[in-house]
Amino acid sequence: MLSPYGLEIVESCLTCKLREERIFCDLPNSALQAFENIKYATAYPKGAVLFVEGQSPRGIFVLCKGRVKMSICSTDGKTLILKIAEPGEVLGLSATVSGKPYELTAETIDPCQVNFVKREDFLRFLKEHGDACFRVAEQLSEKYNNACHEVRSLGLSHSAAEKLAKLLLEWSGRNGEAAKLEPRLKLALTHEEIAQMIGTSRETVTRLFAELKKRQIIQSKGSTLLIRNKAALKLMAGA
Amino acid sequence: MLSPYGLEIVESCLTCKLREERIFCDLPNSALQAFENIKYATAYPKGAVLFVEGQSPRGIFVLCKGRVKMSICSTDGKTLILKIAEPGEVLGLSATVSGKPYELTAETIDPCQVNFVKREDFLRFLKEHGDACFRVAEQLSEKYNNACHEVRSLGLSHSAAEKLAKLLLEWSGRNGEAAKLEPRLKLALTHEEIAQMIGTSRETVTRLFAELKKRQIIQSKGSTLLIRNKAALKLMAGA
DNA sequence: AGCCGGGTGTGATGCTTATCACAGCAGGGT
DNA sequence: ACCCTGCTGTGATAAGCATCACACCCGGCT
Repeated sequence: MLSPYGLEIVESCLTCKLREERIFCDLPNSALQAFENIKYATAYPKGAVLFVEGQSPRGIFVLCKGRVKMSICSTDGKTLILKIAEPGEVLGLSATVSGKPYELTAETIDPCQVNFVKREDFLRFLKEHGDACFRVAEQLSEKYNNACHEVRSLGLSHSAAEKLAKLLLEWSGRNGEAAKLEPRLKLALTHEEIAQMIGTSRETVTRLFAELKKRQIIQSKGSTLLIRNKAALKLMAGA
Repeated sequence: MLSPYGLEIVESCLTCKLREERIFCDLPNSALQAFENIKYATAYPKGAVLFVEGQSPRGIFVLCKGRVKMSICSTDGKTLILKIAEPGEVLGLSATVSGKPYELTAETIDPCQVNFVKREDFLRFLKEHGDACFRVAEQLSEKYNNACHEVRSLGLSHSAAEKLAKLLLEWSGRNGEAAKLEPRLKLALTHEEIAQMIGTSRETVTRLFAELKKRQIIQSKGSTLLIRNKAALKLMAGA
């Protein structure tokens, strides 16, 4: 089946081949069947907004395909990107559980497939399926962990250079794909967005990249970034 | 019964009168009985360290009495206080659920009564009591929410003044006790600690307080702080 | 009394970084 | 070929804050 945005939709969770590698999705059969009955499989184009910070929670969004930008935004328009969510993550989970407003804004940056579940349905589902409830706790722990890292990076860094170095190392570690010594990674974000991830200005990011290139620490062709001196980066990231 | 540190210990959760106001503790009877069997009631003096960031999780600490300082710390000794935990909170929860290292350090700032539960016992307890599991999810949501606020404050503020104003407003709101117009609150922390809460230096905090007093926005006698111009504070906190 | 130690006030200095202001430089559309 | 529009590079300027270096104050101790 083909969706409006050129995505091949995985119609049913029961037959989803990716299920097992995903912390939330890999449920026992009975729970999965119940989940199947309350979820709505949907698709979004790039740039769609799933929910906005401050809205009262309509429900959860299980990300099946594509990436979603999770951000907060100040009254004066400044934006901070907390993370780029990957497939398998459950978005809007904590707000849906607690009933408090969504604390983040979720915006797709790829065409995405998403399973939406209404809040009431989801809460009922959790009451009836203790094992799913535990998965939720795990997901929330993960998110909390993530937020703590963000706090650490924002609160304990002395300079923007330090934060950028941390970010690059994290990315290179994530894409893990061997190349321990000289990892290469796709730069899928603009300088502006990177700035929003580390809480600094676009110009500063540009200048930092320029300096890193001059010092032969990184090297770029097209949108690919090659880390030539991981040790130096680690040093910059603060010992 | 009297504990080593002058605390009157509440021996059993079953008879604890404070239970109902607490998000985690107010469990159905069967779960509570089970919890009772696996918990260890303990007491700590002021300044005790419950766990340290990076340790692998031994279990959870349910705070019954007293306050606990939750912080992270950088390699160069800089400390950031994320929050002061109050009775009813479950500390070390996300690490215990996920199995990843504690992400924070917990240090008592009062004599404290704490119920400790070993990780294996707690996980088993969760598997067997779906309702408790849901409480855990709620607690984690709460914590996540908190962390998001911290991120917002650290990442989206333009100045230390803004962050201090936000903190004071939050405190005055917390202690709620009427006095809408001119809240007064006990300043239980040193300038150093306040600095660590908003990620700035001790001197900056001192200077900011001096300026707030000069501008008649606050006023202090002893350790009591009186907010004389809440509107001005709100303005400083960023619209 | 005197002495300590932890917390608090305050100045001088320099670094980091935001901000403004442009100038190039793609790539896509017509 | 043209013009947009969105991204990237770079300089000048100034604000904000960390840091160092003291002086001061007050409660507790001997």
